[in-house]
Amino acid sequence: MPMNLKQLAEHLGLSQTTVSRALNGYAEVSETTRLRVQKAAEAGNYRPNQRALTLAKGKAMTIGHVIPLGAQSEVLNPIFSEFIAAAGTTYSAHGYELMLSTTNAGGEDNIYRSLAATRAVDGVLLHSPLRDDPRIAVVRDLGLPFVVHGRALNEAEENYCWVDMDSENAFRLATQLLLDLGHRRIALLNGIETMTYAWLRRCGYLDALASNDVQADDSLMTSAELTETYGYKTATEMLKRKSRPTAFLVSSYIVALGVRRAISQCNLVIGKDVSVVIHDDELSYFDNGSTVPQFTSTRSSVKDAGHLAAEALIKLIENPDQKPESKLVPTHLVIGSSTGQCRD
Amino acid sequence: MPMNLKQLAEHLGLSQTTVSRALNGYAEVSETTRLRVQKAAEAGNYRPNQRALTLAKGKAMTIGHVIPLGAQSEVLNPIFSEFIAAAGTTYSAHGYELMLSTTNAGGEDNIYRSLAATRAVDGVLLHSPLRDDPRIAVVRDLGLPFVVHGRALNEAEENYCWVDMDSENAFRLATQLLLDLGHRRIALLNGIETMTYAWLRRCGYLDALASNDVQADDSLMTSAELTETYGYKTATEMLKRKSRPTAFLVSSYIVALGVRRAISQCNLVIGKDVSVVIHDDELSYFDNGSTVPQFTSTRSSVKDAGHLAAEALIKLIENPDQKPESKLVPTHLVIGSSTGQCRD
DNA sequence: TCTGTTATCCAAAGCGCTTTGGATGCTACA
DNA sequence: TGTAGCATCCAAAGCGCTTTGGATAACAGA
Repeated sequence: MPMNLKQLAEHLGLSQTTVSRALNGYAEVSETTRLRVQKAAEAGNYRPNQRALTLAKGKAMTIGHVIPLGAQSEVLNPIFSEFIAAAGTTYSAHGYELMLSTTNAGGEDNIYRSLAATRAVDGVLLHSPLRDDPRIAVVRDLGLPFVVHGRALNEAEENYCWVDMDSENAFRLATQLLLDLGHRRIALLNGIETMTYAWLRRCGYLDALASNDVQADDSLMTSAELTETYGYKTATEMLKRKSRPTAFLVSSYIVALGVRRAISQCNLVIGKDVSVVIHDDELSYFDNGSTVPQFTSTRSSVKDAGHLAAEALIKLIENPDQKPESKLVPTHLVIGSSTGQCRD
Repeated sequence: MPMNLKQLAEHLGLSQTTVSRALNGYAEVSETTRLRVQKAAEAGNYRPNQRALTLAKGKAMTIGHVIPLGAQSEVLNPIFSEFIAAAGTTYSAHGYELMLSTTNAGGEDNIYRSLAATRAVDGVLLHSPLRDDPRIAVVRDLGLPFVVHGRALNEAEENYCWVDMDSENAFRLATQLLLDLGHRRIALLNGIETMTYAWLRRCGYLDALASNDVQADDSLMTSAELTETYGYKTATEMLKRKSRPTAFLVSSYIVALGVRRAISQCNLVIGKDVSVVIHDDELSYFDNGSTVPQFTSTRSSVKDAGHLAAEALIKLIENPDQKPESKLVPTHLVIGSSTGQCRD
């Protein structure tokens, strides 16, 4: 039962107009009145009703995130929470709220349609784009401002706003590093390659191999959901081969933990007998170490991406006809203790 | 530019009242009219404006989740995303939206106050309660319906609504299992013990030791943020001792990965030389294996908790004077390959 | 023929805010 | 004295919906 504008106005013996203007910093109010109003508002703990305010202003002051469950993958992307936390912080700094929707496989279109029709949000942020992603066309047709975290390859990059890390170059550099250390049989443990980021990583990997005249070996490239078990099983199998890989390029920290388990179970030493390079999203609960990283890695902060994407979306919302300000976040290679000269 | 009720009504040559009633299933409308209205609504892709609707109804149809960042801990709790995804699914099944707010250390009170004053939400869900948690008193005083995921020990359990797993019994059983296997030096790698769940786990552990006349050893009990590094460092140090622990009771899967690294680095075999029991939140991206679990564990599904908590909160919102329907979710012990008879 | 029901529909108020388009009183200037 | 200009304030409309309290017509019963 917080008080409303009408009550506050009556209490002050003023009109709603004047009270509203006083609180919103308009000039048509004398400074003495403004002060009196502000005092009373504070004392009465008055805050404008969100829904009335947004109705009157015609803006929801809310941004939507839709997470598909059990769709492409049963696994809830572990970077969601970190990304969303960062984006959310930026939203509230600008007065926006964050609305989270979940949906089943394929239900995304309906959610976006519903968000647009009910005017529940001013814009949306798209997660985990596929190489061939239908969502972008959907939200564009709905006239809903949007930013993509990542890229889709079925749309021209300049035609929509995205924030992505440079996956391709990251894995090109990582592969080059391993090649420079003398490695030739380099395994790639990738994410699911219908997703753009995984596809681009593979491209970077293949590109580096090609530039160095190293033949790519299909039996060294796998792709699956990023779990510890995936890393363990895959690495175990590969290490049993006659000509086993001397290095692993791994798409996430958690998968690398499985790879490391496999390596030590084979009585091999990581960083000596076998090298490992990972991609490190710098998730707060996956601590790769800061001074001496466990794993040599290509680093890119998901948190930073979250902030950037949120900023971009807000700009787009508040300035609809501006050009999309996409951002390719650079990734940098950080040398840890998991890589070394090839001993083969 | 979706159409609104007025336009739809004009288009149909009906009043807004009739159209509204037709769409909302009231009896005062002839079936023929209702059908005509529904057809037109569908064709025109009409959906009531969320903000106008909630303003008129006096209900936000929204539930708030507040996640504190960099407060007690820098680490974003990895179970958030899974819990929120589950809760969100339940919300939308009941027509509610999920609003996510982030805040800095200590800013939570203000967020709750603001949510209540602006009538932005109909209720809130509290995460990660501390043993001595001030938030419950805050939201109760605000008159905001709420459910806690977990419990606080400074409030009588029957005085508020919570959904929690039985941490104490889980760790009591796990400890008993290890004791039954002959282990006496059982290390506890716990979470931060200002949080209730961690505290209760410790209680269960101590209780089992006491019941079996085993002296608790302070040097075997640690508590920290749940990272792989924490597990590795702690276990490494403990395994170097003259009388090293023969078993580890570990609060999370990710920490256990670090423990396992330490064990294998000492050339010990997990499940033979050293036993490990973990708590398994059944997070989708931490795959402990279903047929043959890697780790013996106390299991409790965070997803289930999310659904239950959401159901409870909605009931509370829609039926304000009902008694809180708290739920203690049982945890069960699942034997994996990480435990065995003590060999000392 | 008149009244009471029932089935349909509608005008208008209300939700709590912003914003448009004045109204009022005072000072200043000719 | 008359009027232009300025500083303050307010009544009322509007945002898009629900809901209250009738209105109207058709029909049946007396």
